[in-house]
Amino acid sequence: MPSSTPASPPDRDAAALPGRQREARANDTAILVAARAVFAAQGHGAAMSDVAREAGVGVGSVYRRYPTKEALVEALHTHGVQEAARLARRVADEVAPGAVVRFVACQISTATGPLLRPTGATTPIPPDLARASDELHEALETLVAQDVRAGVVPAGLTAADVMQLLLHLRPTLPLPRAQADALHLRYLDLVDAGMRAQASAGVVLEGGPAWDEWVGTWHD
Amino acid sequence: MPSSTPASPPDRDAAALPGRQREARANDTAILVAARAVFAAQGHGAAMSDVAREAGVGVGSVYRRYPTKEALVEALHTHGVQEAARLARRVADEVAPGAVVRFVACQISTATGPLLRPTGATTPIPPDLARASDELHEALETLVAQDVRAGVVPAGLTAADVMQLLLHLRPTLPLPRAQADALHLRYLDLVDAGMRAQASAGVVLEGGPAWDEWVGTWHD
DNA sequence: ATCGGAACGGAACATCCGTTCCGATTCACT
DNA sequence: AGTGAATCGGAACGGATGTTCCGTTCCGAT
Repeated sequence: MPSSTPASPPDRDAAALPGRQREARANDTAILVAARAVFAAQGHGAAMSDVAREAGVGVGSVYRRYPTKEALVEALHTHGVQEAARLARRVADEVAPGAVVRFVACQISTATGPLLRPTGATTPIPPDLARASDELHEALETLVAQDVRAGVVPAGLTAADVMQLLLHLRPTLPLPRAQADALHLRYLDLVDAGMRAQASAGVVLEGGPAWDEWVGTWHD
Repeated sequence: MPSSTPASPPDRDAAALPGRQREARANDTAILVAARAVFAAQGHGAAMSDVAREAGVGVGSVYRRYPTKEALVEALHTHGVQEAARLARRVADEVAPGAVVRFVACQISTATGPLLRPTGATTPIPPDLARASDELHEALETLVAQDVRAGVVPAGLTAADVMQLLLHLRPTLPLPRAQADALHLRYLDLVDAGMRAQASAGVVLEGGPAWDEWVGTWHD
């Protein structure tokens, strides 16, 4: 019995686990991957049975991991925010002008479908998500501060503005991926030009959205 | 009997119609208005019974006008495109620099909720919509041409780009209307600055989206 | 005043989907 | 091998929602 490790959340690497639990763990990630794909393709309205089929398991197995559909969506959401936070941190570490735009561009070409939470999800924000959100927030602040100093984005730009940008540049059209990406990059160029213009004109933005508005209020 | 006028689509003004049909017509617009309000508030997932209740009629009456929910949504969509076309035409007639941004700004503060078609609506595009779309297209081209001449938007900008802009500036957050509008205007400023910068830098955009991509491919 | 039919409202129906439940299956341990 | 517990898959349940159907209401013509 694994009473030696008191880690209540079973530790990361599932490589070596008592036989049966490995399968469970494998199923777990399979479900996550499948859910991401299905929800990306069909939106959050997709049926749980579709997710189960895509993952090659029964619906029962899905519900064993995630007590409800909303929980599954939320897990996906948290995961997405964590990834975004990692990316932001990495870009911030490069310390080069244009970090904001670079982050957004990367995020666009990376993020698979909607990592957002459906409206009306009034569930209290789970700790994991809150933590990931904080990390993302901090990393974005760094990013923005760097670019403000570099003079490529106007002062007063907030981390929430960047999220807004990201939301707007999310695939919203049933277009082939490549085409959608091209559109978004074209659009991002525009915004980049705008931010640089405002920055060099000495514009100071005001009344930007607050970060707190963003946590847990996304939808698709 | 009204056999004198062969107009198969009963003419516009419903003011004077044989008694009972007036009520029908009144109900018809009531349904449209109600549907717009309900769908705007709850998204296209709202129940038909809600629309009926909001309109103060029974579900049966809704289904008499619109054989299916999709038909109702489509009617709304067509209506929205028609309004957008009218607005675009009006702005174009003013012939003043900044027409594109002005159009988008107006459209943002005007358009109530989603006037877009749900994904996967594979129904053939109805003639009304096709016509409205053509009118919108033409008006936007005029708008863009004016602004390109005025040097406030870069050459190569297409009518479809403007639609893209519009789509991005659509309310996507469950924020109070005023707040959302403020955000969008802030964002529009950015894009405006970007377009002006690109224009005066002599940038010529390429590979813009084609208009045809846009007709009938919107969703919410 | 009476009649016919157009329009109405809402109960009833069918379907879809989230969720629950349970018998079958599989693995660890003896 | 045999046993038991954990896990699995999917049928069954319940609620919500799109759609149909029909008895009722109301207006205009006779």
